[in-house]
Amino acid sequence: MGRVTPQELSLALARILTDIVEERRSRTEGGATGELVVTVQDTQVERPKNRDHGDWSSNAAMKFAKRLGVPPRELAEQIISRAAEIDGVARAEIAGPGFINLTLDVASAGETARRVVEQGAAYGRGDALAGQVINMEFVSANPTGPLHMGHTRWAALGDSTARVLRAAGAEVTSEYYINDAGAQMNKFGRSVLAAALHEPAPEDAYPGEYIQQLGSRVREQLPNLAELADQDRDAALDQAQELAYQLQLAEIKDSLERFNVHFDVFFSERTLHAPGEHGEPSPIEAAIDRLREQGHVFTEDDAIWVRTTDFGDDKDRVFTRGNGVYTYFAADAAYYLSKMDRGFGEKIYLLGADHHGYIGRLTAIAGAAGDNIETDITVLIGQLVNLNGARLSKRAGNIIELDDLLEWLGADALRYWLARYPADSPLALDGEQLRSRTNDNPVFYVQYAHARTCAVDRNAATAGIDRSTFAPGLLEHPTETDLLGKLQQYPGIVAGAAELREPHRVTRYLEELAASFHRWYDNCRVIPLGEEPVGDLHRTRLWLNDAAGQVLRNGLDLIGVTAPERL
RNA sequence: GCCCCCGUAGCUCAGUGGAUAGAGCAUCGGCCUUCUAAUCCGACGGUCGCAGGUUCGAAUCCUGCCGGGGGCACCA
Repeated sequence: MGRVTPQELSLALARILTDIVEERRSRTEGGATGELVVTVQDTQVERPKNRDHGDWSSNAAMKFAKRLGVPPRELAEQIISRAAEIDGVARAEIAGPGFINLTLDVASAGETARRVVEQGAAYGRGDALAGQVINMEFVSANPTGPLHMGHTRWAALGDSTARVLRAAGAEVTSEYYINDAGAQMNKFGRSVLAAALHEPAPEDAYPGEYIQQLGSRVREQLPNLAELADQDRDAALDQAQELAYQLQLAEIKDSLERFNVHFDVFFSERTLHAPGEHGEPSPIEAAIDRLREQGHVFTEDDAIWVRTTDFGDDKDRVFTRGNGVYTYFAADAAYYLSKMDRGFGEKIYLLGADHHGYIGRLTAIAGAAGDNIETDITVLIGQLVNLNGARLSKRAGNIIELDDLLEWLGADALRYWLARYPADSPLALDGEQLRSRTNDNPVFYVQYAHARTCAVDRNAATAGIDRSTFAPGLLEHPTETDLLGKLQQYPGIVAGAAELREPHRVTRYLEELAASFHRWYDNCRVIPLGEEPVGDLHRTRLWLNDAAGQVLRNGLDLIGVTAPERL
């Protein structure tokens, strides 16, 4: 019996097409087909929208017709005569301008249910990105205040993307860059110190009540602060600033934890400025030296420059200001080199649209450092989020805090909604919709489908239905064929989402899967009615129910959303 | 002025060059003594911003224009 997945169908079609190409080549002695190579990519099958077009469909004949010099329908004819022989394929037909439509035999399709159950949490995981060592940097918000709405989209998207990449076999380190050096930190320190000492806020102080709260905590934990400030203002500032920073960073980590967002590494900018233990140059100095050796650094107007224009940037950038202080960009460059030195191939940056001016210079640093700017660096730019109907936070100075959003909407609804759209698509949060427990709210729709699979499982146990038999040939109801097809698609969805760095594909898929499940549930009973005896069909359907629940769970996990057993 | 993103149903948005462009919401209408009706079924709804081009085939790729958003620091 065939266990036919879309991947296996693509492979089989690729073999058939290769044979046809070979045969033509030997007949025409090379010629036009000389360079022609068929890959699995060329023979991808897709799930047709229209059921009359079979279970799986390929446009390979149309793609290759011109290159082979054969009319598309004629080539399709040659392909289907052999495709009908693929184990598990019941019918192969030509349609329209040259589509190849394949219909699986019922039992082969039904085998999917058992395969999913057997593979469990591993179903859908693959090796499309095996061997890739990826650094994924996102959020990286200044530790001078709470996370707010501007950070939430990148937190959700970045974490989900990392999970999807891992599911496709990549080795991913997710990383948060802490801007804990520089003027913003000093401003933050002065703001908190003033609050702690009950002094009026400095003119350029950070707004928001959280500064006052930090000030109170600093005052409690540093009882001698006022005394110290009288004797040595700078020392007091240092202590207050450092403590406030640690408190704030801990708060940020807590918020991320509640949002189910995990970072492998929190990377401190300070470590880039610090010289070595025995007076070695700091990583920034070392980085500038390395780039100078590569011939990309020059001095002009008392400043050190890097010639990013050699790598497509629209202007050269400075590493030091006139006063000798390193720019933020110098640290960025050193940070990039650190990522290289730590063995990462592709470095992914997830930035807001307000940072799109950074693409040119980041890419240029990659090039200057000797990386391949096509493959070793990816800068994903996301559009900002609008919010309807939220209250602004007084605590954080009229911005909306992540913690408030979590309390208001819950982590699941927020994560799901933010992961549901491509990064470059504008997105609005609608509080009313996200709080609703109906079809308007896609996360509930999907979670409900999962809870239903659990309810069926519980009821089946009560009714004495076990998994002692599995008869896939019985899964022939149209809603069963449809649901099985959805389950077969899942590994391809994960691989595609990973390759394109688009986790929203998973959420869209989950909604389709949930819809297929709900329709099946409505049409096909697992638990017999009345006095009807339990049969193989009921037991086999229980496997299918399990399989649907498993894939819903696997998919929700990639988005970082829980899969409750009851709602 | 230059650069990036967006423009698809009344609304919010999917759509990796393929078949009659989809989903949810909204509106209207159906199905509950049966595994959870938080589900399901049906109807209504389109100049895919506009105009050219490439292609057997374009919402998708290219060019120009229109409209909306963002960015163009020896700031962090």
